[in-house]
Amino acid sequence: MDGNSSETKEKIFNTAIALFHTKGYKGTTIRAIAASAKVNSANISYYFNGKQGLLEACFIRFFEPYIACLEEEVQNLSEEGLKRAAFRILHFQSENHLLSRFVWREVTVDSQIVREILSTYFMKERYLLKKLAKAWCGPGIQAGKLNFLMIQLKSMLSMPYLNSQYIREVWGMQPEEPYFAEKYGKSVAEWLDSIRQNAGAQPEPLLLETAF
Amino acid sequence: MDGNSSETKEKIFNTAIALFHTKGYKGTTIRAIAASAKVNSANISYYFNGKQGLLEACFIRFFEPYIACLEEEVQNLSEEGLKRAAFRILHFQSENHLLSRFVWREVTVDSQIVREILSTYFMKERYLLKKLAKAWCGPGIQAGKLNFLMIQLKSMLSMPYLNSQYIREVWGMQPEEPYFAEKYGKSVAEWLDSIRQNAGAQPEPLLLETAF
Amino acid sequence: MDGNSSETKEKIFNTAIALFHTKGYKGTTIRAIAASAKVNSANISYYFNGKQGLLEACFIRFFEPYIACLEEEVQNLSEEGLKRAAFRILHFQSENHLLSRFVWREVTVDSQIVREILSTYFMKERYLLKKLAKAWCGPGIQAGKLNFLMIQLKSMLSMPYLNSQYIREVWGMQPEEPYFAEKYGKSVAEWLDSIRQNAGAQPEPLLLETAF
Amino acid sequence: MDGNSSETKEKIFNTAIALFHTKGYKGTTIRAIAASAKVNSANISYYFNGKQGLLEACFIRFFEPYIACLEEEVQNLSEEGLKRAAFRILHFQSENHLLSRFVWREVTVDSQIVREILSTYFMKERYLLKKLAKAWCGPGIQAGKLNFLMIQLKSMLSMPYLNSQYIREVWGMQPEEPYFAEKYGKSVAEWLDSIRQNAGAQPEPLLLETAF
DNA sequence: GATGAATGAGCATTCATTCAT
DNA sequence: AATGAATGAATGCTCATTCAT
Repeated sequence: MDGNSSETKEKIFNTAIALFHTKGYKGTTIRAIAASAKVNSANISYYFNGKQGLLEACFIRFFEPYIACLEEEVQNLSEEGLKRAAFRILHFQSENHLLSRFVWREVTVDSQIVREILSTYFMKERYLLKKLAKAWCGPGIQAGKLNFLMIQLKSMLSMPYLNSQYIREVWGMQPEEPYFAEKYGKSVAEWLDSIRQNAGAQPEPLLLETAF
Repeated sequence: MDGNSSETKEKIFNTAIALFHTKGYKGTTIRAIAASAKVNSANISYYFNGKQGLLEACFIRFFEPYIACLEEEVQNLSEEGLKRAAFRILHFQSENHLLSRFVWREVTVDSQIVREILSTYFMKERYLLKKLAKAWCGPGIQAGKLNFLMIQLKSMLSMPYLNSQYIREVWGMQPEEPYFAEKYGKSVAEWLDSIRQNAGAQPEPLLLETAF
Repeated sequence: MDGNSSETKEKIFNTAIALFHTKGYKGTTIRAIAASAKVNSANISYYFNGKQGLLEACFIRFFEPYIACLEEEVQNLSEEGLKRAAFRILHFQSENHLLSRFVWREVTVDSQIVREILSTYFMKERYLLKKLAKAWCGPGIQAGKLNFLMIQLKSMLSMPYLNSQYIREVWGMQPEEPYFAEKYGKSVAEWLDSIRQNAGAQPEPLLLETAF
Repeated sequence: MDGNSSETKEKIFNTAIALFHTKGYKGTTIRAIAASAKVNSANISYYFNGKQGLLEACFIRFFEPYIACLEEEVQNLSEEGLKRAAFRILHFQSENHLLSRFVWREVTVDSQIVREILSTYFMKERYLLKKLAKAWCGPGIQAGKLNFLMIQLKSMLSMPYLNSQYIREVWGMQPEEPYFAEKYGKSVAEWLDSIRQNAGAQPEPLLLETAF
């Protein structure tokens, strides 16, 4: 369409996400992507600078909007920013559920490239999330409590894609359905509310005690 | 030890689990395992009938005791059998956390071999779990409620290894620490108790609503 | 300049010579030339009909003037023609030292194209050189002696570019410096003189005797 | 034969030298070597750690004995050491004329690997040659004169392989014939003698004076 | 039981070239 | 005249596996 992307490039990219999701990065060959996208395999190197470049593009495609969800809420900082950011991330992931699932799974594999790309994004994420969390809980929040909130929230946001089968079977819905983000988001929002209420109380380290 | 296992075989197997866990199955080469275990790479084919055989051995090493935990409780069936099986599985996984994490992750990747091996175990698991769950809830339990219980329980048991970073950061403990199984098991047990109490009530489809 | 050459063509050609000289023909890619010349790589096929065509163009650019040096002296044949031709060739090579060095080196590599292109030029060269040599030595010269002279002369003319490091270190001058051709040419001329003097004597196997 | 070399390895190596000599390093493919040596192409990576490793092996096979010729004469240092070293180098090159020709030609191409490997050998060569040259000329020799002698000698030793066609046509003999080294060596020796005679005189820029 | 040599299939990638614009 | 997209052949290489010893 525009100058920087072509139909071929888009076809490659979408096919790659689907195959990476199904077979994993290492289990997917350049040729399989090319065949499935019905393009010449040399185009992958042409457009993405190799298979690794394609992986990087996937990570960028995921983390750039992901970070943007946080960034925009930080720029117009308000008390409700954290809640809104969570909703936006859930919607974004739901709309890109294959990519989300692939990225969150691949992150658990130890490899040079994954570590390199992610470190930057994780630093940004931590910084932005902290700002939003502070605005949500008020300035008097304890440091430990804040950390706990951030980690929990982060876990809740990625969980539907790491344990998608879980969501599928237990909730009886798919993470890619449009109203999933709404429904799941509501649960997250309620949890956030409950956090703020007893913001002064003793932090509970046992998440799952009341969890299930 | 006995006739069919040797020191070399054991070295290969343990090294393989560690590397599979870190680099993934596809990301680990036969030669890397051989080098790390300081054995000749031909031994892997000799002892395990190829790389795929090594993967199968991993699955067997995991699912055989896993199923046994359920089977033994089914054989001496009692009301508390489900609870005890859950505890045993958690302990087993904690003692084999690298293997557990690797297996639960690799299960999400679509491949011929994984599907073939797993189908048998999953059928067995479903059958045994159902027996135990029925004994726990009583014979009057609704079919839908039973399914829901089973799926939730299964999720809770694998979760620490799929989201190990989550457990690590939120609970402040490692899934491989010996008392992790105890502590986490207690949470699971409490949840099981709560299930039985309102066994007649309307089943809640929204797990996470009260979850967090 | 004229209809069949453009600025782009010239840029490509000069860049190609420089890269061929440094990296060799096989070691230089079409894209490297295009990038270095800041033109689109398709232009190379457009103007030179492919990489091989570019190589042919290099050979032509070298051998056409090279042969012309001999041809013109043959057309106005005189006793001193050989000497003058040698001088002209040395000057031409000095002015195109990158091209000369590249061509003389590439000639030692066995490949279809090189053989095809060169055979024609080498036949012409042999014919013209013989005429000039005969005029220089007189008609009574022995056939063997004549051959010997021709081969020696040819070697002397290409040597500064095959062993350019030699010339650089031993003579303390670069073959591309403008007065190199003068100086080196004088040595060659002296050697030619000595040849003629004892044209009847036993051929001397010591080629470079007075050359330096 | 011995532990470190196998028949296959030797076949690959000899074939590689022949093909590198004919087609050049870049112009020779791994597959061409394998086919010509009638071995599987994977063996090349197995034995030589890739094509570049094969090139390195060629350089090592050439420069190791080459340096040894100098080293041994330096260890039992005598006045005649330089002369004897020159003879040994000429014999070694004559016996390995394909390798010699290939190495001396490839040295003129600019590439990372060539530069890396050679720098070490060239440093050694310079150091050893200097010792031998000093012993030949006596301690009173001027520094400039010494340098000049070294460079000239080095040039004379490699020349038959850089301009092999020259030797072939002018001398009427092949550099690989067994008596070539003898004959050419005698010329070099005579030149060395003449150098010593007028060791105090003005250095002559005319290298090959008595060489042929 | 254990090893090193050897293999063939398959991998990502590079490259010169073509073609529509 | 000039370009960017696209291609297919070929390249160096990796890998799991086999086999004789």
